[in-house]
Amino acid sequence: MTEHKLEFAARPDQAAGAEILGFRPLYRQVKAIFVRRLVEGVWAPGMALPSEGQLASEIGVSQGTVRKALDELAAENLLVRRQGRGTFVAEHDERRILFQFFKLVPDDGIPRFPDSRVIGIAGGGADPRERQALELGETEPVLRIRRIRSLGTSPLVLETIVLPARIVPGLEDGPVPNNLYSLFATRYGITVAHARERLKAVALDAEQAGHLGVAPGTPALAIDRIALSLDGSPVELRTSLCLTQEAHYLSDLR
Amino acid sequence: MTEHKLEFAARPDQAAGAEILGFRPLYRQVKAIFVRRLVEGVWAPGMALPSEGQLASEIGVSQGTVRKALDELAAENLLVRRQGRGTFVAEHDERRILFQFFKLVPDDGIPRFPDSRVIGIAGGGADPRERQALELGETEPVLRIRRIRSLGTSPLVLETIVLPARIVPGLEDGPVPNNLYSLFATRYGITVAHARERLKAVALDAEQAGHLGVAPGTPALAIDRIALSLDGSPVELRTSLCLTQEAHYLSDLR
DNA sequence: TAGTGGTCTAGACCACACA
DNA sequence: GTGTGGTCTAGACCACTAA
Repeated sequence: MTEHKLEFAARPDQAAGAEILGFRPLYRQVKAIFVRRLVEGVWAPGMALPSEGQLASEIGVSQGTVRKALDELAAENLLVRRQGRGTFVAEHDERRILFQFFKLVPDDGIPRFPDSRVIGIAGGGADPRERQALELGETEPVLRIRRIRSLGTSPLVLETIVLPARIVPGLEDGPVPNNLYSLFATRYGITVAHARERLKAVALDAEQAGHLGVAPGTPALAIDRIALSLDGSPVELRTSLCLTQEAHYLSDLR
Repeated sequence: MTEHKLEFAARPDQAAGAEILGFRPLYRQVKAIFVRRLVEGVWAPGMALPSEGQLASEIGVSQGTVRKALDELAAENLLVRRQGRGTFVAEHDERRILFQFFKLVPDDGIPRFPDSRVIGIAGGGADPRERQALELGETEPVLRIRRIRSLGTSPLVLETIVLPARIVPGLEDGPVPNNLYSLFATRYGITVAHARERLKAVALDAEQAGHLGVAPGTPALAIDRIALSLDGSPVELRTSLCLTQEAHYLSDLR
């Protein structure tokens, strides 16, 4: 079991050692303990957590404090809570990926998970942009995957995925699954927690257009994604060129 | 003061009348009371709310229940809570708009609020797409505003805004402010609570390209936005054509 | 029926802002 | 100092799930 230490005792009136650090609520410290267990794989995807009461007495805080920590993790999609059943570590199943990470939907409005066909996979050196985005060392190699994704019959997305070779050893030796993030979790113990996407409109060059079966110069949506793991370190740089004649990128502003 | 009625008494063991309705937690009912006050303008933007204790005793629930309702509203950006000061109704000031509703940022990464220049404003009939998106009656008129927005010196966005004429009477008679949502709130009592955007990549036609000072056929990001008010009714249909040579659309996936 | 998360309450104390 | 929101606790009961 992961070792843990609280800056504060369970009861505020027994608090000590707060002079140097800024104030950090107890439930945040408890949350940090839980995050560490997720990072270290002590709690693996799909697993049921101990009940709130068990966690509370184990750590030595009240059930309400544990609850607040678990609620925040559930709000961040790292845990799933189900009344009457328990609290579970979130899985990168298709439904979750579709909802959380796949924003390109057909104009008919029904989200679907796209097929994919790998057209290239190779290791190599990183260019400066990749090195910066993935926080790589000076000569650290990367693995590049190129694939074409389609929602129906015709190609829709030309995808270039760049991964630090260090974190996905042996990936190039086997087939690349459609759902890459699920593989990260099961094979490499890496949880993709969130991602930042930058979108631009571009005109396809001849090579890109050829892969997608359209005329050169066709406008396409260029999506640069940086995916971050649980601990905030970059895991993937993915550039997608999307045809948007029959699909669109959906963004909810709240 | 808004009249309110709770389905359940304050204490669960005094509950009654739950047989027909599904279970609805007390704090959700309290939240609904608060939303009504926001919709009706009893609580206006910038106002300080009564303290948690005052609200609790007024409504007849515990402070914790009031807190949970207020927390949800704060999470939805409808209220702003500040420790030591109080709880306030959110305002559509530039900072909030910039953060919540303006996702186009310069490639240097520093968000700025764009200037805008109106190039056309006129009333008229709605086309079927507008009628459907804005949930308009058969012959209900709309107001169309067209403007050009720029972040630095050169034009960046060509914007077409369609509003139900009914909800913005007299808007065409005065100057159109840069920050439209702030005007909605102050002049018409309408709070834009969230929005849904659909993005596509398109090639600009000659007229569009002319306004933006680029060559026809230049790729641009087309953003269709539907803005929804507090009660979920559509308030605005906005189509933006954005040049993305020196800017990008930022989307955070969590 | 037992066990889980979800709701609600009551009370104490802490961090923060402001006069 | 006074008042506000924020944290933490303890205990009771409710809603849901599964055996």
